Amino acid sequence: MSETGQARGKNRRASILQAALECFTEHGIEGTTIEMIRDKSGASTGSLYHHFANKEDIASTLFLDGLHNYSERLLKGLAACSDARDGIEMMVTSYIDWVTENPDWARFIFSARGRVIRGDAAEALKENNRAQFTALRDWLQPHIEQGELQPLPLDLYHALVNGPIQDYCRSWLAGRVRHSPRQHARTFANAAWRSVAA
Amino acid sequence: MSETGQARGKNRRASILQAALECFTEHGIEGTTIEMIRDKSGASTGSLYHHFANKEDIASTLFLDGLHNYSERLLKGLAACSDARDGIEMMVTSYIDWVTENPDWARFIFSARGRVIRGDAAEALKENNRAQFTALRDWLQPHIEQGELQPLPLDLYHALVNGPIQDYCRSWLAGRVRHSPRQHARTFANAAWRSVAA
DNA sequence: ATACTGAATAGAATAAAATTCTAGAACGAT
DNA sequence: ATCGTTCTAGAATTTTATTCTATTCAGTAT
Repeated sequence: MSETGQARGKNRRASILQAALECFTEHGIEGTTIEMIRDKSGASTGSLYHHFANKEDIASTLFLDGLHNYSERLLKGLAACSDARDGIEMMVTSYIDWVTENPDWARFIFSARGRVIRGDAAEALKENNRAQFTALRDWLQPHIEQGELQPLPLDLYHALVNGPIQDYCRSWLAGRVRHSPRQHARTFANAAWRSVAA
Repeated sequence: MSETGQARGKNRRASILQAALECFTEHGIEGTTIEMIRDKSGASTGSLYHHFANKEDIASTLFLDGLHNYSERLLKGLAACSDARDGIEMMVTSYIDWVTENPDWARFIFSARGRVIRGDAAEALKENNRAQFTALRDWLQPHIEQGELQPLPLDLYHALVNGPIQDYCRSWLAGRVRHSPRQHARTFANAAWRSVAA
């Protein structure tokens, strides 16, 4: 997993992010020192601080990149669903897909949100939330008006649809449950639908 | 909110925990320094390190105390419910009650889990999880056999019942949604029941 | 090819924070 | 009153994050 030490420029930056994620996965954010990232990435202290303002900057970059990566998949998938039930179930399955394909990244995102909320990237995070909220609303609205979905406050939709699978994935990533969320995809998709269907 | 500075012994210990929670709430765990806790609690460095091994120890004490406090309420409430639907709904409402009565504590617990999992208190946390899992299983089993609840793997019950309200509370504590979870108690209780009812 | 420019790197120096250590003060039991 | 223990104080040390200065590198115009 370690690095060659001969990266430069863009590569260097990417290798720092990669090394940081590995360190965070292994030791947690708290437990990761700049020195560890420095050594694993093969960068020098100076190079590291040239590419990133500080440790928090590394963490929030990783966090926001992950969020965007997931958002993109979700919104793309959603746009392809005109049927209400398909859309709701797709929210669940695209979540499962992303998490199982990027377990370390997902674990990191779960643990870093609190930090990012306070840090300098807070505004960027809010912006991402706003965008996702808007897209979600635009998709849901017609189905609610059509009477296919319950007329609930929009804030509740995320909780009802994603809450369960999110909780399960969290447990899975922490090693508290054995089975991959994939194995329960149908169960969660059905439950989500039952929770919000009119 | 600050302290007198004349606490001693047990009181000192309690005032350190109290001060730490206030600091964590205001600045996050990361952003809180030992000095801040020292000053707000009125303790000296030595006194602080006499009562706790280190910052992590303070955090995990606060974390486990909170968990026990909540567990106690949940298990007591559950024991009082013989009806399946009452029990499931009680899981949701006792969660809402605890979070709305202890918002700072709850916010802290959300943000600290990742840390505690790695730290020295990891075993104590697992033990708490085991105990809660067992109690939950003992309560659910008869109702499942009775055919009142779906025969799902037990791991899914927590996700399906508590996932949504947990997600909503997280958002509420982070200031992302306006309405108190209390206002949606019925909605969440109903959704929980629909998700697991046979 | 040569010299110039800004990005990138290196590692030492500094600052900030956490933790340890040593000496005493307060307390309770005898 | 004295002894042992718990608790407190604050200075000293260690660890970690960050800044600073000098140097190298890659591309580009001459």
